[in-house]
Amino acid sequence: MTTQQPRSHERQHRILDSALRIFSRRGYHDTSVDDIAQGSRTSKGGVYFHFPNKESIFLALLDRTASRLLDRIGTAMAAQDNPIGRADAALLAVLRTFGTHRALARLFMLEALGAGPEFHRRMSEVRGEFAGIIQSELDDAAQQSIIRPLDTEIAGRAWFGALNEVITNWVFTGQPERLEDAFQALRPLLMQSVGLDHRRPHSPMPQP
Amino acid sequence: MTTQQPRSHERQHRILDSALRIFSRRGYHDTSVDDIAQGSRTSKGGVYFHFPNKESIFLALLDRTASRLLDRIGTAMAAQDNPIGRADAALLAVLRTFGTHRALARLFMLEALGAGPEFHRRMSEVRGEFAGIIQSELDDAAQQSIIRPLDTEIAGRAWFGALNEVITNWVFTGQPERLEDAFQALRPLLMQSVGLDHRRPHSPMPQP
Amino acid sequence: MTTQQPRSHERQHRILDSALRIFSRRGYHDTSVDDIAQGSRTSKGGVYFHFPNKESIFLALLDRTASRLLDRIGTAMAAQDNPIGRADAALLAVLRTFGTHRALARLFMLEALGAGPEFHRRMSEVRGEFAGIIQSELDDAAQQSIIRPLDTEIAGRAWFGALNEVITNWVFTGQPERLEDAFQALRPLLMQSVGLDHRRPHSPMPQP
Amino acid sequence: MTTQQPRSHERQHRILDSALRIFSRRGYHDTSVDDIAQGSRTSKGGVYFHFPNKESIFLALLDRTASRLLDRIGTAMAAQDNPIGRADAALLAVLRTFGTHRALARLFMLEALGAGPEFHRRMSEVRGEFAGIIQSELDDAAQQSIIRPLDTEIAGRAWFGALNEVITNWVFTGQPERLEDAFQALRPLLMQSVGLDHRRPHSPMPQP
DNA sequence: GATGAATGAGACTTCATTCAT
DNA sequence: CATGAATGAAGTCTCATTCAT
Repeated sequence: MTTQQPRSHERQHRILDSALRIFSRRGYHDTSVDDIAQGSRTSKGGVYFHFPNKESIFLALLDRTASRLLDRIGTAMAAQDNPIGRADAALLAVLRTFGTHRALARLFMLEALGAGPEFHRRMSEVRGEFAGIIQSELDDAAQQSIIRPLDTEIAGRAWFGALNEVITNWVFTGQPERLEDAFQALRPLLMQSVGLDHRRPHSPMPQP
Repeated sequence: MTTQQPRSHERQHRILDSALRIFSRRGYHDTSVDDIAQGSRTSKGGVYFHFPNKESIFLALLDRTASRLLDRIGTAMAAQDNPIGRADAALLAVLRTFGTHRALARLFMLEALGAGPEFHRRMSEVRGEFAGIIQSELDDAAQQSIIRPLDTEIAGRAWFGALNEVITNWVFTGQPERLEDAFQALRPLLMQSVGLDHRRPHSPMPQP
Repeated sequence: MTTQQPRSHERQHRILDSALRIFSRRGYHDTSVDDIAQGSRTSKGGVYFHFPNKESIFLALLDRTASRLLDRIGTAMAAQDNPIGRADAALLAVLRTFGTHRALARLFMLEALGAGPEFHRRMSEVRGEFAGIIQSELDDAAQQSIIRPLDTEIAGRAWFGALNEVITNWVFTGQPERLEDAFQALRPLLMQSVGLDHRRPHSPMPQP
Repeated sequence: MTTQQPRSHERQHRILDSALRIFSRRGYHDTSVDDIAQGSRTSKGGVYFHFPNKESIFLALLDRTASRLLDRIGTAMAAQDNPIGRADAALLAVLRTFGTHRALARLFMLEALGAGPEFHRRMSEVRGEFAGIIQSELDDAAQQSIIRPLDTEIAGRAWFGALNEVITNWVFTGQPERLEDAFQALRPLLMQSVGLDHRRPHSPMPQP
């Protein structure tokens, strides 16, 4: 009894790991359930025992990744004591996570959009959630008069979009070598965009 | 012979129009060649007479759209006499074009990614091209001392990314009603991000 | 144009013929669409071009058979000038048709019931139709005072059921050698059941 | 050990009851072993401990039902002192049994045929057995000169067929409300079919 | 040139059966 | 004895592509 739970979970994890690997390499449609099964040392039926269909595997993967990412972001933000520092930390957390997990980045940035209309709603939510985190911190910053009032919704989306593009480009081209390096150039732009002088630390830089 | 060229072209256009309509509505994989044929009052065989395969239809669509977009951008930029004005005009041209052709936006922002890895390379190029336009203007602006020196490659990508996200969100949610309205909020952010005071016209900074 | 219609129809017929052969031999569920395709010198896709799914093939077969049978019954009945003669002729027509087409009999008597709940409704209709024909003639006979009044609905079903069982048994066992022979024994029973003296021809025996 | 026998039997019964319920509702092929297992508060493995395979469950059900039915028929017949009365009692017993167990009727009349060719042999036997019972009584009746000599095999089948059709129709349509009511109309037909006046009790005919 | 019937590889999914725990 | 995870064969159906007419 106690041994079967871990067993079952382990198999599920193996399937998801295999799915991540293959989905991110070949895309949603060019990946067959058979491929996933073989990649997780299971049979097709085994996969279908744990997941009702192919779509649910992809969604599970998306959810798993999103929640892990949100966890990391949360942790990174918790170590900061001001809104700008927190927004800053969030960006860096995303960059670092994807920077060390390119397959994850590929899944999120490319394949999740391409997986077809049924995934669009979900991805729209996810994107909104991330943009919302930044928006929320910018709202706080404005309220505390750290920055001037502005349309924080657009700002949140713009920040997220800028980050997104940098990551996507890295996924495509592999440039820059270390994704995190892009932060050095991107950070001042974002700070200035909301009227902050990036040379004077309004917030301590997050220590790596 | 001379009469058939236009005929043939007209047929091609009908096919591409039909393809755009259906691809953007249902995505690449959920669109069958039969659907496209029926939508263009032709037969499957007719489609295959004009295009060697399904993939090439999608690529032709992408190319046609990209070049039209670049044309508009070029025209809009030509009317400006300074780099920042040109970059500005480019952004607005993109927003306006997609704002009046949501299907096109959807195709570019979402479905082009979903069409599979073989399209990723092409999309990477397209994205780079757009980001490159902005980068180029920012380079000019820096050279003319309108803005302080900065990493214009990242800046170009960041601007493009911000724009991209705003458009994508509009495709997903339909917000804001008029896509162009987003520009009012986005523009100051982008300007400030490169150190420009968005309230004053963009002329060379007074040298200290 | 004129040649394609026959072509298409011919292929459809080949598919139905193949389907009849295999369905009646192996039953609905043990017959795969691939089997039918091979049996009609076509490909699986070819079958699916003409029929939307497996079920529709079976239904088409049922309909084709039912209407042919009804045609023969109609013709046989038309040659008679009194209700009992017509009922008589109907029974014989059924017996003769199935007697020379055992596969058809098998399909109707066994497989159509076994093909699953979705076919039950249809078969219920078909059975009702046949029983109804007899009922209708018995009604006429009663009205013309050829027979005494009785519950013709039950009588119709009883006649049909008796016939049905004789045929089904023949399908199972091959007894009697010539199915039509069973009519010699069955006929007096049915006639007497509605109060007719079978030895005095109330109606001319249908001539073969 | 001695306690497990009843246990084991109880489990078997639960499985068969569950199987009857689901088979009769959804048909043989649309019922999965998992369904049966869940319906009998067991696991799939539990079912396979008691039955070697799905087919055997169905056969066991058929056998159980057939023998119960034959028991009832036997009991009903034993209370009669003449062949016609016995045949009469047999018919009524069948009608009553199925009339109060529609699931059983459905299983026997419809699903048993749909279970595939392998069940046809068995069903052929069962049908023959029932028809044989009637035939046997008719033989006796003829021997005792209660009825005139006739082809009792066909007569047996005809009676069985008529009964069968009435039941099947009831299974399909639910008409008549009380299956037993059909007997009032059917009985005279069957009696007259073998030359009996259904209004007078069945005693040996006066010899001329 | 156009048509649409035909092909056939391959996708997803189901489920009877087995077997380690 | 019971459980339920795992297997894998088989089935239905789709669709890009070809080609005879």
